[in-house]
Amino acid sequence: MSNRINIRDLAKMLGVSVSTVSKALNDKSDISPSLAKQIREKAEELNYRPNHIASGLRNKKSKLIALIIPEITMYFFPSVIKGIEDHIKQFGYRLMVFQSKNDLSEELRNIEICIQQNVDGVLLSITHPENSIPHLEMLVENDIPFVLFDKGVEREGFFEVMINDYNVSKMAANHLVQRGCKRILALLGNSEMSISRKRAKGFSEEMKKAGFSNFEMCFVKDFEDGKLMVEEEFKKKKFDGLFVMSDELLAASSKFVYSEMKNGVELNVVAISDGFLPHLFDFKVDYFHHDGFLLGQKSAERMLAIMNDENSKMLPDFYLELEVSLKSNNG
Amino acid sequence: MSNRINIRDLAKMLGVSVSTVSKALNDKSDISPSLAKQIREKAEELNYRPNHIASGLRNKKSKLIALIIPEITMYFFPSVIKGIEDHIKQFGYRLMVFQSKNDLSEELRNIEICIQQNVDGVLLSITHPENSIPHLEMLVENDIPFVLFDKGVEREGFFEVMINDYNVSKMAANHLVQRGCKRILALLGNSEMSISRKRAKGFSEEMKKAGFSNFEMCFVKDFEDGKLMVEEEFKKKKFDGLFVMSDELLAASSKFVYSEMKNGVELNVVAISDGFLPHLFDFKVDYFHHDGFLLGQKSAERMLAIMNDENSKMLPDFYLELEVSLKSNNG
DNA sequence: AACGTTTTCGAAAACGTTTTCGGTTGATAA
DNA sequence: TTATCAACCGAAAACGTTTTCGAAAACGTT
Repeated sequence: MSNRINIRDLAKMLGVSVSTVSKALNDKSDISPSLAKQIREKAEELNYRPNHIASGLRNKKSKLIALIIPEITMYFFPSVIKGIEDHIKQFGYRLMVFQSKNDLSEELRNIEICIQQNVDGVLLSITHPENSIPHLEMLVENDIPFVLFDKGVEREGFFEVMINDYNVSKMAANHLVQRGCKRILALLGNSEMSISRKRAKGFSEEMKKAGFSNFEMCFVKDFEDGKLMVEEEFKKKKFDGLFVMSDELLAASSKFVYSEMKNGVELNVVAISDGFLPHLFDFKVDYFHHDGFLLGQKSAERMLAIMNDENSKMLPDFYLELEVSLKSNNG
Repeated sequence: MSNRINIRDLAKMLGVSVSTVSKALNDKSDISPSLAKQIREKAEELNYRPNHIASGLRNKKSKLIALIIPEITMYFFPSVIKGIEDHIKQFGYRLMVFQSKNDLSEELRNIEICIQQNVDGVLLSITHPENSIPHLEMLVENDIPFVLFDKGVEREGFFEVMINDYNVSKMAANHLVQRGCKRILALLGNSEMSISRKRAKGFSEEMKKAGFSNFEMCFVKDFEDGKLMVEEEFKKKKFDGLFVMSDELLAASSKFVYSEMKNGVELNVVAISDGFLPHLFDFKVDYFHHDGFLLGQKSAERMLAIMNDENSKMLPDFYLELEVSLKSNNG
């Protein structure tokens, strides 16, 4: 089977030329309304489906958007992807997903695939900002627009969509101080990631500004490391305030928080979170809502804007800052 | 910029024909080793990257695999996607992701996009088995191989990869009985989904077989509905055993389980789970490990096997059953 | 030297579109 | 009647590959 019908078949059947069919199907003004109607009806009747690969080759547009992320974890990325796919679909774009596993060569490979695949744009979340610059320059050399989301780079001229890591961490620090905590632990992600450093910076600077010195900052490599470190830190000192910079770290510390609670410890927990995980826990979590869906949607929106503005330098700004608000699981 | 070099440019520079370059780059035996080497070196030097769209048009292979799922939730799907992407990447395939939002017309639309995009294969998880059959037949008409994963259809001749829902539910039922439960509640997903019905069937049949009649089965529409229903059911009767058929329902019932525990209630919880969520909870959860990563990987593996076997009817079987094992979070 | 065989290469068609450009038609105005 | 001008349609090139087929060259055998 698979008698996939093409534009030439249609033309032959209707006794017109392929160009006429093409124009009719694409609503070009060139074709008389009555003939155009005939052609469209025949196409509908025979279940004609245009071949995206062929049209992509012809007009150098693939209608593909690539998403490159370190890893598809259960934290955060599901809602980001949902936001992206939701948005771009409206405009006829499709989504390709790549994981680079915190591996630079894998990241490079993914970008090369994107180039070969002629994607129209790339949405990127990278973990090694400095080392990734060459990869990004490959994209600009190939005229492929991209936006960095969630995690940025310290460099002008790249489009970025993210929260203000620095400010949000300050707010978190301030929040714990306001709640009367005396001994505070901040749990931060891998110190090689600039996002961790930015959040650490905001946190510690706010602490100093508040004249608060009784706090520790702890960078952890991953989930498992986080689990261990919380416990170790608490062995050294009994904290009454905990800041975790992500859902993953919130999850990592949860087991320990439960055990502390059983020992009657009062612990103030504040997180930066997508907003769902906190509701699974049986202890109170205040969190700054870092909305993954919104992030995905806004990043996609920005992406399409860049792609459509021939001269994207005309766009309002390179950096789009997402708002965050303080919420609570009311645990 | 964007002086993307193509095979014709290479040919011109080297003073050979495009066919020669093409063959050299694809290791055809047609070209003398020395010339082939020259060509490859020049290609490398000038950073030549083959255009996938063009080659896709020529040989009618897109090297794209599509994944169509109801919705990218934090439960289960992240690990499934990871498993798929991990596997297909090794063989040069790329992944496109579509959500159909439990909407049949959206599902149809996604399938049409796949056809237009000439994807080489489709991985599908569908919620409305009966109503989806026409969509699936569209795929067979267009000669696009597909495999159904996680959720199947009651029909012969489609490739499926999943766990044995019926048996696993029986095991879950048996488990609760063995643990000495006297009043058992089973929380099941949307009753329109055949997966819910299959799991319900296994559960209730095993109950009857064990001569156990003091149990309720409760189908819930979604997460929020699940939260409400658990509470309502417990108002009617004090259960001491709870079966939840998915991570989502486990999450939905968690809040209530905590509150029961505080009232001193002893509750045996058994779930079908991807294996991570249980470890976030502070109560004991036994679970039958439904490994999402493995599911994704095996589905992808099967997909590639079908695509490569010209005559896929030669494959060992249509139905691939994944093993599950009983584990516990040791809460 | 003549012939057969193998190796190596290139011309051209093909994949299914879109778009440019020119030609034909019919109507309108002079 | 003729010139003008839209409106409408088609031929052909182009996008960047791969593959088929035939030609030419190189080699070996008598």
